[in-house]
Amino acid sequence: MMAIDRKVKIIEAAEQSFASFGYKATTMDSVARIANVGKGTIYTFFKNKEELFSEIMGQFIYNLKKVAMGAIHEEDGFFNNLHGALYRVLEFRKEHQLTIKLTQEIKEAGTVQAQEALAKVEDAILDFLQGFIREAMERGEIQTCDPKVTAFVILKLYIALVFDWELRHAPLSSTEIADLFELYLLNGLKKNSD
Amino acid sequence: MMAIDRKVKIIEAAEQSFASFGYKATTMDSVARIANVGKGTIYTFFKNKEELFSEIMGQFIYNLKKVAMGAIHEEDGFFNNLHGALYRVLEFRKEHQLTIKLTQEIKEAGTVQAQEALAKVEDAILDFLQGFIREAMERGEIQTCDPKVTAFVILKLYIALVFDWELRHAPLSSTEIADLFELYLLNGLKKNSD
DNA sequence: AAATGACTAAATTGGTCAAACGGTCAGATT
DNA sequence: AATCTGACCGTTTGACCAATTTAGTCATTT
Repeated sequence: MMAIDRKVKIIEAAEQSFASFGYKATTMDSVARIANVGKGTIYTFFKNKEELFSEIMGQFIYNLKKVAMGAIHEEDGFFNNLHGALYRVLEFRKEHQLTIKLTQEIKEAGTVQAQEALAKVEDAILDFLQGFIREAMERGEIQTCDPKVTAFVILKLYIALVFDWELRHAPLSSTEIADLFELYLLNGLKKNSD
Repeated sequence: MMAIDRKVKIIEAAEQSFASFGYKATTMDSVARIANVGKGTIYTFFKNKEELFSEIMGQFIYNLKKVAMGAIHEEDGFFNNLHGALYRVLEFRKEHQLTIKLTQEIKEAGTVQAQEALAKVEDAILDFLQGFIREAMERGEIQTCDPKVTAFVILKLYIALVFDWELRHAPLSSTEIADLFELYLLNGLKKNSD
């Protein structure tokens, strides 16, 4: 009873602290203080700081998957679902400080734990995409292709259009991104024989 | 006479040093030593270290453009030329230590001058691509599209397939990259109505 | 039995100072 | 006289160390 309540409090405190200050700047002392528990209590639930962080990242990835799943509607086609799911996933990452802070920390301090954590997030997204592409292929909605490479290419292209483009130009709206995505990846640049 | 010879020697020494050690670790003393001139002599040709670096990068970009131009053959179509030119450009970057060392330096030390230099290289490539795309569009070889965004997308996709993919998977061969590029960007994933 | 916080070894920080740096210029070299 | 040079100058850098902070433990309290 009390034990579970404490664990939840610790997780909530860690979540808040990692999202606000990143991995390195989050201290076990401060997590204990925010959670209103003794520091030793944290170590009854988590082996060490890395495992506590791992728990928070695991929850984040779980929620990310839920968001992606929630954006998919059977009645919509491959492309609309793909765009919808990807856009929500990237929006979710934007809305929640956690990954933004970790990206910042990697740039500023090169924290290895933050790098590994974001790599896992990317892997989860790639994994989700891969399954989605395989299904579409089996339903005959898209051409035969290697789902792994395709997932990789789609994600890279999406990140390029959403984040990288923004670095040096005016941001593209959701509709613009969808249109560009449709043009480049779905229809292709080739002039249709007409 | 002698003056020009000295300038050439300085440029050669700087080229070698920037490519071997990066921007920060290249000292004006060592450039003078390698070039066999007094340090003061460098400052009769270049205002400061940044301008010397700028000269080297300018030459590099000039050679990059020449390589790209040389890969284009009127008789080939848009796609073959695009792939050929891009592949040679990226190969050229791989062969010459300069940009590799600068990329490394950005990651390890975050040197601003190296960042700006590589941004200029990317801009030069984008500029070249943009013109190439505009021509193909005017000849009716590809669909109407914004050449700027298209150049950006093509470069990002290429870098993703050539470099990023290699970070976590077995490298793709030139033919594989060409095939993937053709599939994703030229034909699109959409199943052709047949 | 569960929770705690004082404790310890290890890591990180901030301050210091000698060494190294970019850039100059009076004098040497041609 | 024109060109080239390296000793020199003020500034920046990074190795070093003491002081602080941190992750993780465990004897004690609740």
